[in-house]
Amino acid sequence: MGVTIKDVAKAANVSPSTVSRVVQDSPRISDETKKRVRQVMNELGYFPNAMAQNLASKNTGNIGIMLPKPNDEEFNHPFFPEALRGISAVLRMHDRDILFSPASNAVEERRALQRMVLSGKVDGVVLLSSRISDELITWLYSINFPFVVIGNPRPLGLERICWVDNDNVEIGRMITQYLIDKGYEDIGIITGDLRFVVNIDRLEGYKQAMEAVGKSTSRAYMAEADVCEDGGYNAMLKILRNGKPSAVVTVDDMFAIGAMRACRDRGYVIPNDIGIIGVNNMNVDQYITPPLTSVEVYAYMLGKTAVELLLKRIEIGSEYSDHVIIHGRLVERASC
Amino acid sequence: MGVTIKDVAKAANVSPSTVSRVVQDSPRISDETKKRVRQVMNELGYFPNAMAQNLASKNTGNIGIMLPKPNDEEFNHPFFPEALRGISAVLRMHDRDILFSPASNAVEERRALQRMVLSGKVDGVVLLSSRISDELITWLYSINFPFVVIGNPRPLGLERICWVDNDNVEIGRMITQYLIDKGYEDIGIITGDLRFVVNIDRLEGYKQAMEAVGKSTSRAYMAEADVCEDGGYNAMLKILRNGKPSAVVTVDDMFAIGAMRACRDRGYVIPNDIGIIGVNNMNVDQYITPPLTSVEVYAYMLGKTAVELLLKRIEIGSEYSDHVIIHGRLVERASC
DNA sequence: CTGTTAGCGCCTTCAG
DNA sequence: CTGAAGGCGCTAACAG
Repeated sequence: MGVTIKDVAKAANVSPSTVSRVVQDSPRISDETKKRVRQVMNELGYFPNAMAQNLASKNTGNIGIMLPKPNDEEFNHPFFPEALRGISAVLRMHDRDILFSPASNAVEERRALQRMVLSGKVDGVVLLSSRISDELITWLYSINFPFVVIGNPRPLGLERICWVDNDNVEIGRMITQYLIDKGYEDIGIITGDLRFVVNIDRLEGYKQAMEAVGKSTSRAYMAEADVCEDGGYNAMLKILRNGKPSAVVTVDDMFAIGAMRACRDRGYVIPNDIGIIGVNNMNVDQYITPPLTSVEVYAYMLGKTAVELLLKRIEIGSEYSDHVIIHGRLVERASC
Repeated sequence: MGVTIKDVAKAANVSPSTVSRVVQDSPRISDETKKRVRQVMNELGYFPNAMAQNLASKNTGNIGIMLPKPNDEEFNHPFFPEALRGISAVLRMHDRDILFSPASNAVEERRALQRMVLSGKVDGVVLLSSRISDELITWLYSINFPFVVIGNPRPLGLERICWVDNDNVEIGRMITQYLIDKGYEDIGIITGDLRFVVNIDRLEGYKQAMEAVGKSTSRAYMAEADVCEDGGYNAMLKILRNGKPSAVVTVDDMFAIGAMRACRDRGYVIPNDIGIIGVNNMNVDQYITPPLTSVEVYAYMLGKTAVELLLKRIEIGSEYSDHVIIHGRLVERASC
């Protein structure tokens, strides 16, 4: 069923090793024989067997990616396809494929990553999120396997790891400051799972901005939830049970959308009664009513930059490491 | 760096083949030695090398997937992540990984698929869209490689191919009929690239419904565009230049959203002046104003069912083929 | 139930 | 510039 290197060799009257060298475009083969061999390869419809190549040469041409909760609703967050686009754009230029292992919880996730790496299916890995003291990061680092994380690998050796992240503290500060500047007084916050660094950071930014102007950050106006519309809805209701903030910072547009619905259900008008601001600049933001003010985080760029670092790390080796910070940009609309 | 099957064999005082059999949990190995060998595997931290396994056994554990335009904005359509979730949910149960090859146009796409398949990186492929007389389908079919398509593989041997699809003619008919029943008179349509079967079918459904009640389907009220918000916007403007339909069928919610914006820009109120209906029941639909009436197509189910068929096809062989039709469900909201 | 013997298809020294 | 030989790590008959 498969035509092998031997068949080509025979048909071209050369040795298998010569064919192998032609495949790799080795400079030690004369252009003439290259041409001839290539000719034969086409005629026979030869395609090198990737598995054999990998077995012999020790690299797979695959980059593994770990999505958070690929089997969960959360996976539908537009951030991921957008980051994937960036990843895929650069991988395309390098003729590499993307491998990903379905998993539905932390345990499976760990097992999946382990299998990918230890069984030699990938040359490197990109992690699309980071938890605080992330187990996966720790492990990959400890075995010295090439990887890059989209997110901050804190508190692990920041200097020795490849990572790309938004300045999430800054983003948290920026959106809070924006509300303060607009004259909002009592500003609450809805944040995601605080085991994820991105949420920790944005919350921290919020606190910094509040403290800077001497505002208190009461727990009554603070809620934590899973990043989805319902999460935002329920979180907002919870806050409203404690009082009525004049504005609410949400660390994600999904939250914002849910929160807006909750406000509406309680009879509040946005932005008059309550101002809402989000992060991620989802496509939807412009179509909802009122259009949602948000922060562009450049997911495409994050993905693109991440693999660029990873590819370098793979090429250069473990002495290489670098990181890139991508700044968010506030997108003003009408929700606050 | 890697502990191999030989190391385990030596340490456990058995032959490599025994270890191999333990790995595969062969029934021909005594529970006792299995236990012992497993013990040793753990102690040594042994992990089978996937490439070597594949090379020897001829299967990779990978399923390839072909997304349309993974490097394009269109890739951000929520349909794909949702279908992917379904795919990944069942693959997870089978310990298989997903491989995907970045490509940004039809040529690269073909090359990518070819490489994937011919170089033996995958055991099967799922195509996430189908064009009329699809080149990829034709090719996969001709080499008898296991694959499944989400979409209708027309006009190729429907009976001998695995596929899963919505009844898109029915969906087209249903939404058009809905508008007719609501009393709309002049009904236009915005459709996507007519090389894709899904668009052909929905358009066909529209025509059928119109003809059934003796309505003409003037070309003036018909527009074709790329499936995205801007496409819908421009298509709507084009239609509006030819007159004012009382309602417009769009084959995708992205279109609908763009069309609504165009209407608003022209001073029309939805649904009073113009009714709009879409397909896909995107999450957004409920948050826009007015909420968009649409059709749930069950992307998750499409993905899930697709791989189920594919897995069977791989297991049973080329004599197996089957297809599943998944019916859409109208979701009434306020846009018409 | 377990071991032996050949490869799977390619890459990579080492010769020439 | 090209060929021969050995091996990557595992599986799969075939013996026993």
